Amino acid sequence: MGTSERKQREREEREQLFLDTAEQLIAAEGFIQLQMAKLAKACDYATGTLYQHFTSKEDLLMALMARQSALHLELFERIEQWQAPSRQRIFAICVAEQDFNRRQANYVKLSQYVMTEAVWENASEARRQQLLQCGQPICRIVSGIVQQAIDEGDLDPQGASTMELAYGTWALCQGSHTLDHTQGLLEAFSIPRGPMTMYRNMHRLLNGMQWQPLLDLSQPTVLEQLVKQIEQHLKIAS
Amino acid sequence: MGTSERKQREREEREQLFLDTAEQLIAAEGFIQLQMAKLAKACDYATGTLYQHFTSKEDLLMALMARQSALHLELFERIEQWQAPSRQRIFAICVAEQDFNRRQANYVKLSQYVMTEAVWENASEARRQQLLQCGQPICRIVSGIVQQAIDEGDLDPQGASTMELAYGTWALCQGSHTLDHTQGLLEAFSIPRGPMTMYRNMHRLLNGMQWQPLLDLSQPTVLEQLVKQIEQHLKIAS
DNA sequence: TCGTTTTTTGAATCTGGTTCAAAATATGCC
DNA sequence: GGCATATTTTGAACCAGATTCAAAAAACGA
Repeated sequence: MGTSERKQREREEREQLFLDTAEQLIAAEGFIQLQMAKLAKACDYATGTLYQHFTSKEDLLMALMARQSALHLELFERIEQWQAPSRQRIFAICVAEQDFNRRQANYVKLSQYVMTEAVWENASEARRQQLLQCGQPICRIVSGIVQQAIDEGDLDPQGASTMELAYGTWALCQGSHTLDHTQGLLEAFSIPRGPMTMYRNMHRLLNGMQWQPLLDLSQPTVLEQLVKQIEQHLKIAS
Repeated sequence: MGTSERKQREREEREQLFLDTAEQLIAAEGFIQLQMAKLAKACDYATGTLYQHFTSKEDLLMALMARQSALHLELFERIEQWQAPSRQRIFAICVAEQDFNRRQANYVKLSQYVMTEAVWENASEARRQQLLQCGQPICRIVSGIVQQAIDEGDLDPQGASTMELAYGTWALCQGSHTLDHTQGLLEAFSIPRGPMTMYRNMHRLLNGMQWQPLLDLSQPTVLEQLVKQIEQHLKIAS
């Protein structure tokens, strides 16, 4: 019946209100400061109502993550559509990642936190599934690019599965973000901050996979050009 | 005077008692369950006494991490002494890492948690410094190996700094652990669990750096032999 | 031995997440 | 509309557990 449809929609709207507001509060004072009661009040609802949407604070944080990753996905989908040599496309993923993380620094911190056992275990099973689901399309796109490379003869898997190669690039991205994000780490070891370090290492990895065309890192401008080109395509104002 | 020396030593012993007991409790029921009052009681001290050693629960967790990384370091130091081609040595770091993490699964989870902003910010400044200090020697060893490779002509940095190359391997290790450790992720994307995926990607990265001698991944046995050899050297009963 | 300083104690405090009985609202029926 | 029933919302009470701090105990020094 029509009534219950409207109710459903209203419920959905309220959930978005909660999430929007939570995002604002987090942006303003960090996610550690987020308080359930404060959030509810800021939305003009009682605390209990908040708990009809989220089984716990952790569950809320995970919901926030899941929503954010939709944005994340959007970026990836743009790359999926892009007609370009496979090696440019896989690298575009890294550039997009990097840019996304730079803009959404809070998101990185949040995802780091959410993936923690302490948090993960405290969210509802449904939410965990939802979050894993969010990863699926991203995974599909990345391994799609790897597959394209193999099909077009740019990449000889040498017995490795598509996923294994995708995993490599993913791990390098992931690890770089973690290191970049660890308080004081780069400074302590005097590694220059910025994406280029990661970009170069990514190309070393891709070169090591024999992913054609190989990129010559001894010519810094080649990489710089490539990055510029990709940023342009992604319409990133770096 | 002599008295205060003894006092100092007793204080130190008590701190170790707290840490040892905390480790046991964590091993038994996970670090989420760790409660300050429970821990104090288990050591036959009052809660307040615990707080004379650690400014907060987070501070305690970080102290635990710092102590663990001494073990971690030990492993690395063994590799530092090892007379072998640079490429074997850098790879040995990964194998050691991997093995260490397999054995000390709790430690990985803990370090993931501790590096989180929410936790990091809640520990004392001194503790944070201490933890960063722990990273120093590891960093020194890794970049030492990179340097050796360059000096011996196994590796042409092509303008990259020693640290940049070390960062690459580190990030790949780090990222692999994070992915491996994320609940349900490997399963969701049907990537086989186990260290070999990471090992192969590490060699792709090293090959991409043109780190000699290159390793031929199309011959699975070559890598297997190498791993076996290194495990033997590290006296790891895999 | 006694006054002073340091250390230890653990009950009280405080914070903030979570619950749930009561109140409010919506729904369906005549 | 008016009424009985079901659903939703409310927010004060509850609770867990980290942290504090005034009082008690112990150590020290003369």
